[in-house]
Amino acid sequence: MAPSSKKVNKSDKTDLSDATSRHGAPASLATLSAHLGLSVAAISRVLNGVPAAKSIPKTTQDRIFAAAKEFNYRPNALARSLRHGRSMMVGVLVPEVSEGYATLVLAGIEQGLLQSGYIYFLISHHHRSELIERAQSLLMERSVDGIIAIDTIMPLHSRLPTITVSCPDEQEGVTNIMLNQRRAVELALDHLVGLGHREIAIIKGQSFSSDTEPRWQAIRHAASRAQIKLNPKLVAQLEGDAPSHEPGYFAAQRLLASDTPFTALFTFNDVSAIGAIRALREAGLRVPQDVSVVGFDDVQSAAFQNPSLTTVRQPLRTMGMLAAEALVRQITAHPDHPPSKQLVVDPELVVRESTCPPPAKKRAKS
Amino acid sequence: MAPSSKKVNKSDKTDLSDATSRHGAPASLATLSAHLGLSVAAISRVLNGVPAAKSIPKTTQDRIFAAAKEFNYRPNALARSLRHGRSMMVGVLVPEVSEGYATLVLAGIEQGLLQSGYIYFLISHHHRSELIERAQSLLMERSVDGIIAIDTIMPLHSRLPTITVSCPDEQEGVTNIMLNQRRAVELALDHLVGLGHREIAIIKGQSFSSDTEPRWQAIRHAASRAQIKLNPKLVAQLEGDAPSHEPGYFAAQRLLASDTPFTALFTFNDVSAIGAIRALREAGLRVPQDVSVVGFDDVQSAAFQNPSLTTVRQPLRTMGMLAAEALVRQITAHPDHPPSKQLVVDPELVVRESTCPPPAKKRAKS
DNA sequence: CCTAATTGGGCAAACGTTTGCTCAGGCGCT
DNA sequence: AGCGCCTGAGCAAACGTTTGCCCAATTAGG
Repeated sequence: MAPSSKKVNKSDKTDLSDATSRHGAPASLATLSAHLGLSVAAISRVLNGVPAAKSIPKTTQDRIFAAAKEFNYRPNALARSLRHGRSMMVGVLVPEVSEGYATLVLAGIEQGLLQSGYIYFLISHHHRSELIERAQSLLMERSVDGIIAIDTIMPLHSRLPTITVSCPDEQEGVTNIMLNQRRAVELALDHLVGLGHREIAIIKGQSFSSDTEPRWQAIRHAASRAQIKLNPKLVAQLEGDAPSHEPGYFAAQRLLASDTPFTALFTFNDVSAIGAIRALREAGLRVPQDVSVVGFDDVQSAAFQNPSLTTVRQPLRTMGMLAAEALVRQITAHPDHPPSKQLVVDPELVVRESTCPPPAKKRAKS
Repeated sequence: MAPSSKKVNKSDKTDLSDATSRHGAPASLATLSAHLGLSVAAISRVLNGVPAAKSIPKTTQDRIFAAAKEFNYRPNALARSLRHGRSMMVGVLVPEVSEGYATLVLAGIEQGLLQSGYIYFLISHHHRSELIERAQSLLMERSVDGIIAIDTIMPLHSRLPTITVSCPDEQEGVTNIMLNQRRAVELALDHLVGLGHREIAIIKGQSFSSDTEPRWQAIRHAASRAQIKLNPKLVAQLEGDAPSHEPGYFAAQRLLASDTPFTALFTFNDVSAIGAIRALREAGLRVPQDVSVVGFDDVQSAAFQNPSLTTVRQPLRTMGMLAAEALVRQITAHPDHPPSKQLVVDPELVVRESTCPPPAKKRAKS
């Protein structure tokens, strides 16, 4: 088609369609069988290199490999899965696909899964339990070998190998990847207290988020340990399932409306911290001079905020990788072998610009 | 384990394992066949409600439905796909899973696909062509019905239905969802010029990003139309494939190092704009008083930056939905029916705090 | 020379569905 | 009475692999 004089630098893409058999359909073992005059069984054995193929002479094997290459033979994973009872597919459940938290975990999961030869379906459910249930059914029908659920409370209890990330909901045979919340909260509060803060406001997570309760327990524990008492008027909760900065913005506005002074704010996550900072600034408060803010997660943009965000880092990517590895282990393990219930990872405090000692007048007042 | 006096509100989860047949394996048509004394064929027909099932009396149908419910029968999608030649699965290729741009498109894709009964594999490739190629093979082996590629240059030319988002690479039979780049750039530049800016710096996209070239062409066109000349010293390019704010940060530093004054900066995307703003601030420049910054995309955090970001909004979610719909259409269409080559969507300028008229002294100087 | 092992593969079942074809009995119509 | 049609299904092939079992021919060993 193209004039042969022209150098073919533009369209040097491999054309898969030519490499397959001429009638469009991809080559199957039967195609090769017809071409080689061998049975599909022999071809399958050779291509898979099973021990039984040892009795087949080298020359025949070479012919088979050559034909496979010529016809661009790709084993049909559907058929293979059906026969083999293992699909090498897993399902990943996330609340939202567009949120900072889940996507970082996802990156780790992907890395861990792909290197073990697995491929994954992604489904988001917006924390709606009927969608979670539908997703679980969908995945089971698709014969996935396992499920990883991030920040998801699962209504169905399937016997599929399952790993959860940040879901302290104890379930039979489910391994949960968790952050050490106690330690995480201590890092944040000790930092603020060490700077001299006493009037600390808290923004709790949404009720549907599985980290919310344990985090809150940890906060109460750490506060009493540090001899800080939490003023109920200085505790707000994120509301609404929008995966955006708005819930934090509105929560901070509610805190301000309570007319109770505070010099520091500890938020449920970085995204809400960013929203909260905007609300503070709109109220004429400077961060950190008037109010210090500590976030949670250390999402990518945290370091690039203005001011950059002091935050408790979760090793999200690592957690994803751990989840993937644990799942693969659970899939390939003996069914009776009991999986570990928890894998706990440690947080890290990242001090940036959004925290400093409280203003002098406030401290004098208290 | 739990005292029975306690109300069982905690663990009222449906237990799928009990509902399946007692020997663990999920129920198949054969299971129902054995239980009902009917052939698998009859059961399949009734459950699928095919026309041929009309001849089967209501009472038998009811027995079948009852048994299906009792055994919690779920058709095996693998087997169905194998037989039917359509898997109801598609593959989605993205550069990174943790980036603002792709995830928003992904949200739209998911919505569009799920409502048509499709489920998708997600694979990221970090713009590395050997990974893209591997992903394409992987997906073809898995018998996906089609592929959606976001900001991805595909080395293989498969005959699978394919939709690209922001890949102006014209390929046979591939539909591309595109932003009207000319219009987008005009919106940004006209805004800056209207404010009085003349010395405008540009941060181009990475060379591997498929939007980079068309955007640059559009910028040159719009600049000449607006009688602005672009100083080559005020053009930097994003470098490095890190999906973070850093490339923008470093690009802005290079612009500053060129020692050529500018009063406005138009960046390739919001993420790099945020990085660039940090570099400007570190250099002692105020945004927008000293330098106005216009981003691109309008990712979720753009409105919550400090200052909030003036940016060109791409309707990313819509583009994802369009991609999904176009793919489904192409999958179900007659093979000879030629798909449309392009679907163009329109940008929108969102003016926020990061732009204002240039400083007086600068204007006096020019 | 007889037996046994090795070589070189083939047959067919199985995974779980879907679907074209067949078929027996009953009923209505002419 | 004969014909055709409707009812109510069943049989079996097909999708593409994998794998347990079988078998014929050759070779090795005794």
